[in-house]
Amino acid sequence: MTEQTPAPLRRSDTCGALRASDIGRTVTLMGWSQTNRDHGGVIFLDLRDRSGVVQCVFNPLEAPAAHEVAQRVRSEFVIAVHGVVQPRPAGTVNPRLPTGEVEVHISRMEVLNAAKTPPFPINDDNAPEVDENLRLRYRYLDLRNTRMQQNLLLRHKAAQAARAYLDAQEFWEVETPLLIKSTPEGARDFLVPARLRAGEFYALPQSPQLLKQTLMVAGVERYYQFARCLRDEDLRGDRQFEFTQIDLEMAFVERDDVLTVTEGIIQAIMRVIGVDVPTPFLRMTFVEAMARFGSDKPDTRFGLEFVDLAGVFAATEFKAFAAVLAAGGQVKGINAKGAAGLSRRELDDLIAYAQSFGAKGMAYFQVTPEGLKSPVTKFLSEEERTAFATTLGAEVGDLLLVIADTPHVVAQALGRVRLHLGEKLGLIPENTWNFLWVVDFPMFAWNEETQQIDAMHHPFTMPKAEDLPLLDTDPLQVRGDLYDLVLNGNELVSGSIRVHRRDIQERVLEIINMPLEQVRERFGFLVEAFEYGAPPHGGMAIGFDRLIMLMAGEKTIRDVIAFPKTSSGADLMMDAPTTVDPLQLRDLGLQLRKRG
RNA sequence: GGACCUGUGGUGUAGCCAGGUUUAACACACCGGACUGUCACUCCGGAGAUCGCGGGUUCAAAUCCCGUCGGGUCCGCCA
Repeated sequence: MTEQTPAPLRRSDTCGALRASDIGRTVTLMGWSQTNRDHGGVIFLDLRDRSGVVQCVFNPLEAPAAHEVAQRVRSEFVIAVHGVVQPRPAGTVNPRLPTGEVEVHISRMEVLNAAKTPPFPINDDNAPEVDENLRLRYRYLDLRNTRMQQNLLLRHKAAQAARAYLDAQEFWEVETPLLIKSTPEGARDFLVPARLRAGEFYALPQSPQLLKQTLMVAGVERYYQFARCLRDEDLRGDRQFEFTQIDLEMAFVERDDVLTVTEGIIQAIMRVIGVDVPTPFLRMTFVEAMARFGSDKPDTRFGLEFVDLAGVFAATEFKAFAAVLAAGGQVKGINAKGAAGLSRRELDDLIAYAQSFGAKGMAYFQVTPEGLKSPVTKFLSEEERTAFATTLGAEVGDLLLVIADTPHVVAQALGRVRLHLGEKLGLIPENTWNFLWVVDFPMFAWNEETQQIDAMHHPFTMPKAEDLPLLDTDPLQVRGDLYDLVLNGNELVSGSIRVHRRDIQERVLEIINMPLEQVRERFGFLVEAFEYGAPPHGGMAIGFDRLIMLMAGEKTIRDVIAFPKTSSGADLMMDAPTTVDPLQLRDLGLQLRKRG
């Protein structure tokens, strides 16, 4: 051959960046062929890379060789093109495309790699939604989709923003091990057999909690980490086995120092999507959140707040209410403004919904021009009806819902009914970012199952100073120096100030009935570390996947994780988990047995 | 562990509840042909599914029943 091989093409530009200002430039682009419109003569090919799409034009008269190649190009072929950016002829500008004012007239083209026909359309806005199994099986194709690429980009930008902020605040990013020690409390651990010590196991961290506290003793003072956390619990739309937290701990601080830093991080991250959230965030105590919304993570984007009706029905003859109040329970209601028109069927569904959360029943009252309409009105006196309607601010057209039960059931059932109605009645505004600190959680909770007191957060939480005397008299009343950050009803952040005083720590462990030996066995290293000069410290962790999910407007964290698992814990692309070679098991000193 | 929903060509659906005129329909994608300005290109033609799997009922099953597997949502669980 005497013919000279032309110099290989080298990428000069990205597709999505080309604008009218580039007209006249000769460019070389590389990417994936998205659509190929062959008009017999001229061929239009939409070329896509991660920056966007640009229209390439192949004219058989201008460049017959390139046109010849373009005829054979199919969806998702990887190609390189070389040509001149030109203005589109009048009337053919595409305003829906950022690059729609220009097109590239191709003089030379190469197929870098052919592709099989994809099992689903990659970037067709008009195509119906693709089955998620299929997307997960071919995740590398799914991730080519603009939406998914935007999610990955957003996640990257958010991580960068957080890191920049934390660096400016003089935090050190420190990595902690993935193979650590198993601790039975909390979530179920993922276990890893220790080959060098048959019969023993490592655990994958549920969070770096103990290690970051140790780093405080080590004098790191300000630590953070994008920490992978692993919990072997059932998955949900917002829960994967493995997830990412922005984990942080600070020495020589009080609660408000941690809250302020957290607000700064969140603010920096939210700016990535152009949202400037005002700080400081609103704060609400746990007690108030439970009283007003029946939840420790209230969605404050809409009303339907709880109203306590104990006073109204203090002397009622209505047995269902009277009995509950006599037993120390609560009667609480919400006013669903303008919802009196719900059908009988809808009301029944609502009651069934409340019952699925433990309520024995739910009374409803439609406010009509003739007064309250309800199956139970007849059990209430005239005065009670008036006081009830007034207390709830009832107006004609409203629907009043009342649950009488234990405080726990009222909160749970009425709280869920509130959320359900908020959605059903369209009360939830879009593009609203209600960040809310919920503070002063109880330190302990009564565990019905074990009939003893448990730590609500973890046993290294500091009780609030003013509640210290209660440790000896009424531990269940003790509030911890605990805080959660809630965004639109989602728990995003959880943290606490930790105990650094030995006397308090011992008392706390005593209350949750954890004998010293057990403490030594499980967290001995931390307890020991604390004996060598632990600074006062506290911290928190941000649920990064959830935050990105909410920022991206996605319904599941699977859509902001590159390679997520299905809700039954399977990786459909890799086909994990699988059985392993018996030799691997033998190395680990493990033997499988039938599940009994 | 429990409840509910779901599975039909490569993809998304219809058909299922009232079993048989269905040779399982439609759209997109795919393959071939035509077409020089489209961008959901258009037009013509073609190929492609024994209906998740197994069993049962019936003269006859995508359709009814039982079991099973995969997927989703929720409850339990997630300090």
